[in-house]
Order: sequence, then structure tokens, then C-alpha cells
Amino acid sequence: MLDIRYVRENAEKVRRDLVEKLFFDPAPLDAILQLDAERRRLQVERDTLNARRNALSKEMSDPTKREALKIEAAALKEKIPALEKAVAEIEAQQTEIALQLPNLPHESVPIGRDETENRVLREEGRKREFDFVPKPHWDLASALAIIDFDRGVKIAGSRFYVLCGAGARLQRALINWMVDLHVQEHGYAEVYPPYMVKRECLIGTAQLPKFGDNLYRDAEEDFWWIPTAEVPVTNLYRDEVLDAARLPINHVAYTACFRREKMAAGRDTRGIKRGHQFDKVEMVKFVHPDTSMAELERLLADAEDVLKRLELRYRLVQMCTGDLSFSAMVKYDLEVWAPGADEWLEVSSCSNFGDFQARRAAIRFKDKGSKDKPRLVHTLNGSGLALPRTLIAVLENYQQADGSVVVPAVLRPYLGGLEVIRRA
RNA sequence: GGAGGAGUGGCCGAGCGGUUUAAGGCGGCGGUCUUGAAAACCGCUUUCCCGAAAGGGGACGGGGGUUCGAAUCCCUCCUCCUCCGCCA
Repeated sequence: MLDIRYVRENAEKVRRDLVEKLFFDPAPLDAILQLDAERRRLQVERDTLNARRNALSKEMSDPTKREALKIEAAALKEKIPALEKAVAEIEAQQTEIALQLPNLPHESVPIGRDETENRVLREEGRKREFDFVPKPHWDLASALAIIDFDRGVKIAGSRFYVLCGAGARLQRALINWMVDLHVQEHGYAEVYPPYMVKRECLIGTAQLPKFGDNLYRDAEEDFWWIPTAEVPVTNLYRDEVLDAARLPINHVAYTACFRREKMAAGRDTRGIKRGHQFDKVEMVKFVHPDTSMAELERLLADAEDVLKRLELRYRLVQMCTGDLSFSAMVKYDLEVWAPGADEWLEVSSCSNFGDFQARRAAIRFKDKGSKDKPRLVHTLNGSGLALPRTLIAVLENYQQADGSVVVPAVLRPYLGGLEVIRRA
């Protein structure tokens, strides 16, 4: 959510950013400004009446004066509830619209309409040369019997699969290795959060109200299945004032993630690139506002380190303004090369949200004992990494002519020393 | 799921319809005293909204109600504790 005071005082800049950078309809902006003015007017009116009521109440604590004041008090009692209702309604309207406005891009973000105008900043890692035609992972994995696509579909439907034997074990090794790496070498504290959360959490991280289409929920209890660990982990400190000395707080979490993929219906139906359920290791940072851009670089470096140690070829892409996600101020993607499917796969997305999520979720900080008002933290998150696509990259890059797959050196200790995955 | 009990400021804890601007204590911060520290004493110490400020208003788990007036009474939901049931 944007700071209403900032919006009020910089209405023209906000409008320009929405229109010229995000290609977003500015109509809600006008609605908000109008509601905001009306809200403040009504609020002053209500507060004035309340002040009078409080004064009367105080006088009426003296029984001898009570009768004389009763008439005015009763009159106030008539007026106040209507005003209170009006303020509450207008506040609700204002919030509803405010929740629909995207974050404004950081000044450093290149302007562009859509993903075709994103910038590839650099490519890293050696491209593996093949003396045979590399297979896509669905062929490789089926032949090795490490992914069972048919039975996945049988038990859960399309976009589901079953990892089997060395396939399941390889994913588990990747998870454990990645979490250990972030904990032991990058300074993140591990958390294992709930996979189902309350509606407020989704509002806090801004999946709701706009993107409910992509979420699974249990209607009876109003539980929502997390589409990413970002949701429960960011909301860990919802409605809290953190001690400034604790910042930055860095968490890493391994969770399953659940997405309807309605918007992407029909896309990427082959293989394990896009499923309704997938695993991900996610890093989340809560930082002092002055440091968030520097922290984004560190987050990115921590995600990149995973790809470097796996010795995979990847590239760094900066999102242009038009391809920024709803809540991001800046966003980078890491894309890994998949030689079998012959494409770059997005395995990580690292974003700085500024105070956009922190305002929605009321995550603040303050120096201990200080009289200053609490300030909003900045939140960031990045995948480190998404499992299915990392698995694809490992399988396709480490395949051999005979259809076996070499286990990357860093993962061998997590697979009991296994060096090659062959048909069992 | 059933029965009973409880939710007050960073923590403990009073408060049971009108000087509560939420007592008191602990912790924290600042000061006095001291060579320094401790002790003692004094002061400060939740948060949100409107406002340039002065000031005003709101919040005692959430929501609703009764009343001129609610931390205090009523309804409802949530959470925690105890016992029973069930279960990995």
C-alpha cells in the first residue's frame, strides 16, 4: 500500500508513475484523493462532537448537575453514531481502493511496457558443450523412472507428478543443501511456517485482494494455501514493532507452494516446470529502509551462489517497470539454462518491496527506549531456489549420452555419496 | 468435539458503571549524588488518526450492543489454560 500522505502531497508524481511507468489506470488515484479529503472532514467533525461528549460526561459525574445536562447529552447521542458510521464507511472504501494500487517503481528501474523490454544484465557460468542432442527432462526422467507423470495425473490431475526413487531423493538433497547453505554461509535463520494462513496474511503481502484467482482456499475455515513462503514468513512480524538493533532479520524457509495457475492455463503443461504444487526455498529480509537497496544486492548474491555452486549457466534479468510485480519496487530474476528444453528457466525472483508490504502488514521498528515514532521496515524476498526448475536444470545439464545423470559435486554428500543416477 | 476458567501497557498486576489523564511493582532510558559504580532519590517510558503547532479524538483480545457515560454490564467470535474424548 502507498502512503496516503505521500500520495496526497505528490499526487502528480504518483499519477505520472502510474501512467507513464506502470501503464496503470490512474482512476483509483482520483477516487482515493477525494475519499481522503472527505474522510478527514468527517473525522474532524466527529472528534469535535466526541470532545463535547467527553466534557459533558465529566461534568455529569457530579449528580447535582446531571439532570440539567441530560438534554444536550442525549442530542449528541443522536448525532455521533451516524458520523461514526460515515467515517468507518469512507475509510473502508478508501482502504479497498488503496489495496488495488501497485507499488511505485524505484527510480533505477528501466521503463518498459512488458517482458520484452526487460534487461539481461549479465550471463554467468560456462555453457556445457554436448556431443549428443540433449534430451528434455521429461524424456530423461521418464527413462530413468525418477518422475512418474502418468500416475501423478491419475491421482491428482493435470499439472501433478510424482517424484520417485533417486528423483525424490535428489530434490530432498537440493532442499537440504540449499537451506544449509543459506543458514551456514549466508546468515539466514531457518523457519518452518504453516502452509495454510489467514486471509490477513495474503493482504499483508498483497496477493489479496487482486490475485485471489491464483490461490487455493478452504472455504469452510477460510484458510488459504500459501503460494510462496513469502506469505507466512513476511507475516511473522505482522503488527509488531521490532527493536532496531535486531535488523536486518534474515529468514530462510523451505515450503511447498500451491498455485492455481489459472492465468497460465495451457502454458508449460509438459514436464515439471509449472505445477499446482511445487517446493521452494525462500529467503526473506526485514531491513532498515536506508539499507534495502544494498540488501537486495546481497539477496541476489545469495541466490546466485546456489547456481554458481551447482555450476549451472544462468543469466540475471532486470524487470522493466511494466513487468514489475504488483508489490515490487525493484525486481531481478535469475534464469538458468535448460539445454534439453532449450530455454531459460526462471528459478529465482528477488525483489525489494520497500515499505509497501510493511505498511499493509504493519511491520515496524524503533530504537529501544527511543521516543521517535516507529517506522516501517523494508521487506525483501528472493527464491533460493525454486525446486522443480532447479531439478530440470540439473537433470538436463548433467545428463550423459547414455541417459544417466551425474550428481553435482556439492550434492553428493546429501545423497550418500551417489555420483551418477542410472536406470534402476 | 464436550465441560470449566482466563485474556488490562515491554513484563507482572490492580481495577467490578462516573477525579482512571489505567494504581502499584519489575524492566528500560535520562538526571541528582559519587573519583567511578552500586544504593537512594527525581523524572521519563504503549500505539493509531486529524493538526504546522497548541490541542483534540480513538484503542484494556476482535466485533457488536446497553447507557448521558463502559476496562467494568450483555451478546458473539478468537486465543490461551485445566479436565474429558479423539488422534500422528
